[in-house]
Amino acid sequence: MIMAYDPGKIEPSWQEYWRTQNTFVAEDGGGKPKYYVLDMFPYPSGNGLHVGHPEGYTATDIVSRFKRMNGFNVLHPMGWDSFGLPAENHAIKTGTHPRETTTKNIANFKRQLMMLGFSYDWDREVATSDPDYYRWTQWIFTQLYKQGLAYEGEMAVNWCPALGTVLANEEVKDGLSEIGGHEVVRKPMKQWMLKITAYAQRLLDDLEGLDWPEYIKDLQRNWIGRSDGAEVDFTIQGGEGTDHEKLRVFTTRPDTLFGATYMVLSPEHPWVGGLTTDEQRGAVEAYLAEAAGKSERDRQIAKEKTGVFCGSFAINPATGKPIPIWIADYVMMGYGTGAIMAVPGQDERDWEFAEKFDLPIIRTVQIPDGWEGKAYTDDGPAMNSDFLDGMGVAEAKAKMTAWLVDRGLGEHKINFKLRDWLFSRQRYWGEPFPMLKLADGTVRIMEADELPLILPEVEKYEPAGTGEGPLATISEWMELTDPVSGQAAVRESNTMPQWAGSCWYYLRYIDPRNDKAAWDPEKEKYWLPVDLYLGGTEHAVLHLLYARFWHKVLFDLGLVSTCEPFKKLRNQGMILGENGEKMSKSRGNVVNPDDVIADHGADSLRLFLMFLGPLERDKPWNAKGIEGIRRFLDRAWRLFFDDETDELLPQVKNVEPDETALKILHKTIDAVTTMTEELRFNTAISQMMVFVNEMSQAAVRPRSVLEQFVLLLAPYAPHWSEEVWRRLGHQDTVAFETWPTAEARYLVEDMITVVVQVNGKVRDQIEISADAQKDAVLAQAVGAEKVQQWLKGKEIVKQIYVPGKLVSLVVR
RNA sequence: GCCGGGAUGGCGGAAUUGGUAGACGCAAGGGACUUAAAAUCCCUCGAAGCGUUGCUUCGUGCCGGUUCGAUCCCGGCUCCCGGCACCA
Repeated sequence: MIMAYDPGKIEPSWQEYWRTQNTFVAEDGGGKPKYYVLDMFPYPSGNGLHVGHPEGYTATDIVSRFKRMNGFNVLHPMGWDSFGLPAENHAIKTGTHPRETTTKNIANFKRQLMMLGFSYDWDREVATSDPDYYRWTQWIFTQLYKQGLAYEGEMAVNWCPALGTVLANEEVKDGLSEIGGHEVVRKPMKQWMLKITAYAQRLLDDLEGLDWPEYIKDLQRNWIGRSDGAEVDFTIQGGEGTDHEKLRVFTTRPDTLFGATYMVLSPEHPWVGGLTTDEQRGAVEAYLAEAAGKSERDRQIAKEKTGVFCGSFAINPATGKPIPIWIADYVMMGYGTGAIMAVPGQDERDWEFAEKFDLPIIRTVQIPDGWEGKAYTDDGPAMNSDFLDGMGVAEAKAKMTAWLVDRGLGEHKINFKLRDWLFSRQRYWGEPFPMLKLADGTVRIMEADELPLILPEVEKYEPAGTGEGPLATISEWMELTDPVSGQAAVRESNTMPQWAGSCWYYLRYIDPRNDKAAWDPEKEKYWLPVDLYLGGTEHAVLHLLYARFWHKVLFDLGLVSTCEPFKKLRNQGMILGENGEKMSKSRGNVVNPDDVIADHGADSLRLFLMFLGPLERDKPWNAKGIEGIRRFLDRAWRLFFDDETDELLPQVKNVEPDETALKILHKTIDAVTTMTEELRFNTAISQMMVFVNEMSQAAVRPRSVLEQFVLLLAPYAPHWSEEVWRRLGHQDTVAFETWPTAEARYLVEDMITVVVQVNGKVRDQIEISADAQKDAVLAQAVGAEKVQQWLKGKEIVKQIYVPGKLVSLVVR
């Protein structure tokens, strides 16, 4: 009978061991330094895991195990982002309560994660849809409310008729809903908003100190979109005494004011009616009707600029000349003041509009020689601009801003693209808002001891259709008498978006069973910040910006001790299908981890996912490739054990290791240590393969050397390592063994191969002793037989020696 | 259009304070063992050429530059991926 490495047998038993021994339960405190390793928790979908999930989870698991072996107290939790649309859509279709679906899916996800041997502290598991959890989500909302950071506003929102809900700007892509790709229209509705804009500058500034990928920081910077400029007042001709005397615009180019030849109002601008003259009223109304009928998508794909003259004029404060006021939908109400001064000479959009409607164009920045474009937006000396002439853009901006401020015509102004966060959804499966709208028109926010406000049972999960969610249909829940004020009251029928629960789950993990507070401040001080946070790029702006915002609010309230939650962030790439395309059911290229584990075991899957390529890159799956990894584990096993007898091989001996064995061992320790620290798991595994290849050749395998290797492999293939460790006679888990140290003296070679180049081409190699001096090496290089052939009849004009690397001879 | 990132054998990928390009794995080919196959082990494996145990030339998307020497630095392109997109 063949007794070879059998993951199907050893893996479940070690998982059982870790579970019953509470191996990975984290202590809150103690003498060791702490290390908090966090995965972006999953939405437990009905499809279960696909191989993409374990990629990131394996990476963090390796780090967690590596840190434990390096003496850290590691917090490595897992939980569920369990509110959300798919379970609700399933409920609409089948009538199954989302709670039921979610519970079932969580069980399946957890089973699959368990099978991968991750070292999570499952005692800290949380689910955002659990009342014990969302109680505190609601509580944090009340804190935001009390800070004036939550408000109800009537505003144009992204209404998605197909989904029956409004969406945040972040959830709309190309005018379509990110989920499902449905049409989205702008519609004014009363909605709860969170004032994330109040934190725009800090969200921008604090990116600086974070160890995050630069491109993620850039995405956030662009999203926040700070721009420096000025607000300028334009006097309306004939506006004296009315409520629209001065029209205020925002511009980033105050230096071009002399070139402002017309103005544009957004169609939604409140002054449109007041500024429209009787002659123009018909045309304007027709235009407004047309603009209102456009969906977001229409508006974005429209190639030609449209607009209409409103009949009124404003005075350009720099030139004193009247300029016409137009209405056009290329100006957005949501940014700046919803009105602009148009400077066609220096703005491509304005140029296009001016050309189409035959409006004057004045260049106020000199164009460079040979300029063939239209609007010129780059730097250059000012012209046609009176006191600004000759100045560069930066100087002219400053000068003009000062000039405006002096005369009371405007002021310096910073604008952000970031908008307030639309925080309500017309959905059932989310956190109810902890508030009562009282008969006297006031709002009473619920206190901590009244929470959680439990999500009521409902008969139908469909949105009410009126723009209200399903909760609106349960009058016995909606309507009540407020026990505090005694007034009649109604609840809020909206629920919070899925992002709410994920905004603070990393905080709940540090104290998950606390029923007196969301977390204990002492524990928070101990565990935070998160030392390593790993997840997909898709959350670069949404989740990561929202969570940073909440964290800063909590910081200002003294509830957390750091101003940023996630010190170091890394993104894992996607695992693509074998055909190089994104994995999806419809493409039929989905790989199920259950199958892979059944064939080759979790350790092979873990190793292979890491071996595929750099963590952050997208990589295609390869069914043959995992067989190669399996072979590696088989061979590593056979370094120790006889497949026939299951006994330790006679080659494995308790002997003093020789120089060769020590060299390969320490080289491997050195490489695996640094590469694991740098999350370069693919190359760490390569080095372990090299070790196994070399040791397989060795007639004698010193036991001490092999044992060190088992430790190196332990974070990567934990079941394999536990089993081998135990069979080598150790009683304890390998999880807390001390990580091996590379000894420098085994990393240096006595004899070094040095390359000899002649005129930049490699011509020979010479062996030198490690301590050979420059002159000796050069002499040996010049004397080498093959080199001599290339030196024949030539004169050496330059000799370069890179110590230990190469000799370069330049000849003529 | 703007902002990122990327391009290396048949494939996934190694190698950067500028120093032997192709580690490691997959695939492929050959051999050993076997009645046979699987498994295992050994060998070959960027391209072309030649006087073929070896040597030469070319070769890291394209074109140039710096350098004794460039996958790496600089300038100019092409293509692919991601993000943003009338944000004044």
